[in-house]
Amino acid sequence: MTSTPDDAAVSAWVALARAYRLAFATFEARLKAESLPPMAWYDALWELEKAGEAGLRPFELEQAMLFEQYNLSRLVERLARAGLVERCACPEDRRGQVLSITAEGKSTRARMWRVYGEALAETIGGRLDDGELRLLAGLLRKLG
Amino acid sequence: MTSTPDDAAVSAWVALARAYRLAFATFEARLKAESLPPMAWYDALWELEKAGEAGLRPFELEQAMLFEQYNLSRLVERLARAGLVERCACPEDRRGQVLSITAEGKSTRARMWRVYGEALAETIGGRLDDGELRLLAGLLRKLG
DNA sequence: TCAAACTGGATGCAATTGCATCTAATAACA
DNA sequence: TGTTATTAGATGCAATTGCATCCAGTTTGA
Repeated sequence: MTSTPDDAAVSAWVALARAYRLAFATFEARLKAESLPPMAWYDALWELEKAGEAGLRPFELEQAMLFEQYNLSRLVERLARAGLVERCACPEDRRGQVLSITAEGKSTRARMWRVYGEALAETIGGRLDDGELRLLAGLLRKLG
Repeated sequence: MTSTPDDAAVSAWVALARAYRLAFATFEARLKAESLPPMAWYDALWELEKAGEAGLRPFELEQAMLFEQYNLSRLVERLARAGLVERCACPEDRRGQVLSITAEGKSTRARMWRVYGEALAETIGGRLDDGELRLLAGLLRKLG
């Protein structure tokens, strides 16, 4: 059973894609089952919550989330319409804005986390031990 | 720096999602740059090519690809319209059909692989050595 | 200091996805 | 055998995404 290094890369990619899609689909399904917003909302809210008072510029959020500009623009609009995020004119650059999470946004994120975090613990934490998880994370970060 | 097992699971998931999205976006971009169809087409064509003469039922392809039924139905329609896949009435079940890849489908898949495979070797194979790739694949398969 | 180039963000339109539901055929079972 | 439940696959409609392009403000540099 001699296999080229390339085979190893392909196998790793296939396993990566499968694991990601499976986990992602699970998380989305659990959130929907609880009538909660989708994962993308969570990611945006979490980045904004981490950013704190200072907030984030849309283009910063875009990079953090690996989102296309136009998709981020629309996501933010939905979040704002839902009252979870506030858009303020940016003092330093009149083209831009500063985004910050509202109190309602924080509470929605917290509610989502109860469901998402539990699913994550099951789907990921439940299948690998602590050492394996660290090893996995380390290897994956080399792909960034 | 004490961190709970949960933190390890979260970090692993974050790294997993990031690595997947980055690689996937790269592959899609490369294919598009060469005016080739998207990744989903590749996956479907490859599954059908592996299945050989016997072909696959749509629901089998659906499971293999982790696709929603309605999305698969439409993907197959596009592939058929593009002449890459053939749909034949299924002899054993008159509700169903059997899908098989055409000669043109095979050649399209091959052309895609030149681009996709190269990007994969760079993005994945180029960043981890053989042992790491095997280790990574093994860990990821435990998440399935 | 003014035009050209660039950056931040929005948007019209086409393609794709998600959801619910539908049709046709098979399986189950009273 | 005559329902009733399931399964395979398609589809109408609404929401989302991708693409191209636009507008407005900023930077560059002749």
